[in-house]
Amino acid sequence: MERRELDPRKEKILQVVTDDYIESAEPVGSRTIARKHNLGLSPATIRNEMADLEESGYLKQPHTSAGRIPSHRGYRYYVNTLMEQKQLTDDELAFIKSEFDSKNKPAEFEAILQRTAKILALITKYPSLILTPRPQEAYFRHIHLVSMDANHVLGLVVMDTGFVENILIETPVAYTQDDLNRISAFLNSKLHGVPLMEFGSAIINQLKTEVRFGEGFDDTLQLLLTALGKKRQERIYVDGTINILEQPEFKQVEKFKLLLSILEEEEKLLGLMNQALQKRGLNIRIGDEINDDAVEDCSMVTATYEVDGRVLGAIGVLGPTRMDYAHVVTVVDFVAKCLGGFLSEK
Amino acid sequence: MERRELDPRKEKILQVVTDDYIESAEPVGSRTIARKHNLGLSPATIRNEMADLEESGYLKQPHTSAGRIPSHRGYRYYVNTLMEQKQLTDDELAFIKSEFDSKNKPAEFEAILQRTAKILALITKYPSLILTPRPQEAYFRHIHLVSMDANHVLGLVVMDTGFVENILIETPVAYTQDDLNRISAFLNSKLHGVPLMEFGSAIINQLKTEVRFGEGFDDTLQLLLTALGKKRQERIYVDGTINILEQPEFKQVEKFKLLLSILEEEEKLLGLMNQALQKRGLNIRIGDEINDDAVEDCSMVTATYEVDGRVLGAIGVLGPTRMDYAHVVTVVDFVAKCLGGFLSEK
DNA sequence: TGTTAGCACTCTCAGTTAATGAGTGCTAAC
DNA sequence: GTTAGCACTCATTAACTGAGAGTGCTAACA
Repeated sequence: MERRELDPRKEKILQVVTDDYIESAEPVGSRTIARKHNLGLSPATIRNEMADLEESGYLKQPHTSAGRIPSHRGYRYYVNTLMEQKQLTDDELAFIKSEFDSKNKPAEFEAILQRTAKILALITKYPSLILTPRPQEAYFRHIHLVSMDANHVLGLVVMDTGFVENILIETPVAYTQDDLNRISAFLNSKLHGVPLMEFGSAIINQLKTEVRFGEGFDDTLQLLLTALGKKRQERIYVDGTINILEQPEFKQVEKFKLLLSILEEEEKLLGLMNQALQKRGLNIRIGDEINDDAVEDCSMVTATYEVDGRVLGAIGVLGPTRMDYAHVVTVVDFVAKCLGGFLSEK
Repeated sequence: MERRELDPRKEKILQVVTDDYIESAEPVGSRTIARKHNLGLSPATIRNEMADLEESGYLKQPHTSAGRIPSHRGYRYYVNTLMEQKQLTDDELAFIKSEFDSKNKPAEFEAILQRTAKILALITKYPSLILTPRPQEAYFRHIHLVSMDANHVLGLVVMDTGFVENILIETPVAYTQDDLNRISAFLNSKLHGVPLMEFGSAIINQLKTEVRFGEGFDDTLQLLLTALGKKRQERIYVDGTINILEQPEFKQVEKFKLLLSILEEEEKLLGLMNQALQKRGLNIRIGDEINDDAVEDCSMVTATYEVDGRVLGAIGVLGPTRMDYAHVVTVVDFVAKCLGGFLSEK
């Protein structure tokens, strides 16, 4: 979108400043640029250009007599236009591939996601977040009711995504396992392929009219389906929190504390990651573009993961705005694809 | 055990030093003691006593010309003999009770434990740890096998603790749901009340000889039971990690990083909490008494939680050795009892 | 007109110094 | 056995310093 806003020389300087700052975490000055990169320009010229870039909002100065650092706008331009594609190293590639090798396949969804979080954190060196599939968007495939004791029934619901959900309910009346088998069979025939999102009173009322399994059945049905419909089993896996301590911007305890408190609050993280679902594929949010006041001077790189073309959840990393976007983008993108592929095999 | 090792005056001074240091995190000097507490002694006398206490290893000095702080031995003596029982405040009591009120009973085990972690962290202001019941020590109650597709079977295992375990296995042959029902019935009749710990080749071989459900059954059985037996579903819930930032001893980033890295590593935490199971009830470990080199200058206060007199798991907090033992002990003890009581109701 | 050299100025950072204050150990007197 | 007094130690803090990096501006240059 913001293409060719700047002339090539300004672009080059913005790029160099951003690259350098991402690497060093120090404001970069005109002299450094002139020395390190062979632009054929004197520091004075670079200074002039940088002054222009600052005026138009791409760079800023932490204080007079310090070098320049990119503003959010600068990062945005960098990410959109200037950033050079980075390849994964052979080691990284090999590592990721081996972790997603289908032969060591722990069939459990949770374990896979947790491991994905670890991989992502390990390679990017930033805290990583994995959003589980939203149960509301899954389709009902199968239910199995098991009698636990006089008035407890365990419902085992299998979604088309392979996710399995346990629901324990206290029934108003006692059921035999035979009763439950009949009820299960009934529900299976009626609900197959219904999105969990639609589990509400409408569907319950409809079912009620169709058949009755004796006294108290209505209530049981209600309990079961509302429990299932409401079940917020959407979760976030976090790993590599500790990585942010490596980032100089979090050396001040206060900054760090703020971020840690966010990373500990699942509610908040769900909000952050759900934003990632709004757009399919890769998503970069810089600074305020993350819609959350609590997260200051941070960026998120996320990507959705899909099975059979259907978006299930998202993975991503959270880091300072001074993030190694080129690297992170490549990694997040690739890992998301690997995860999707891995899940598809099931 | 270490009763009456010290004469009353020394005891009093050790107590005052410990109390003060726990409160202030500053080494406490003779003058402060003379001023704050009315011992009827001059600073000089107190100094002499403190010198004695240091010589016998109950106190130590961070450096010459600083006040004294308790050594591990000092803390131990304090905890065993000197510490005054602290009551929960009305607020705390009300809060805990309301959280464990059986009327808002989320039937799910995980949710309960996670909330317990939150409660504990909130009240103690230290990171809290909850160890889930060890599946190996549970008794098998019930299994339910569900056919997912041609060669995937979902096993639903219910333990006597109420814990439910999902196992997804890939079977070598295809089973109909009828097959699976027969197998389930067989297993249920044979395995009821068997501790999970005993699920090994012995039991499998025995079962194999008793009945055959066609080709490939042996392998299926093997897969199923080893998966169940091995399943390390023992987990740790952590909450309130951020609280350690309030402790001055973790102001140095390095110290903090070390502890955070431990709190992020579930493997390590399992080790720490499993130690707590070795002794029923309350357990205080100070410094090296925690059998782990990685945890430096920390203490743990843990308590097991029980249902029907059977130890299931443990809860606890991890903090600096300068921990408010009196308070923490009361809270941990009470919360563990509440948790046990709450679980018993199920 | 764009580029560059030069210069005065600003600001941070690391190191030094000195003052402060809390606390100790020791000795001698009570 | 207790205490007052005193010299000494050590950590912490504030103030000051110089070095270094960087800037903006001006004037000269191609």
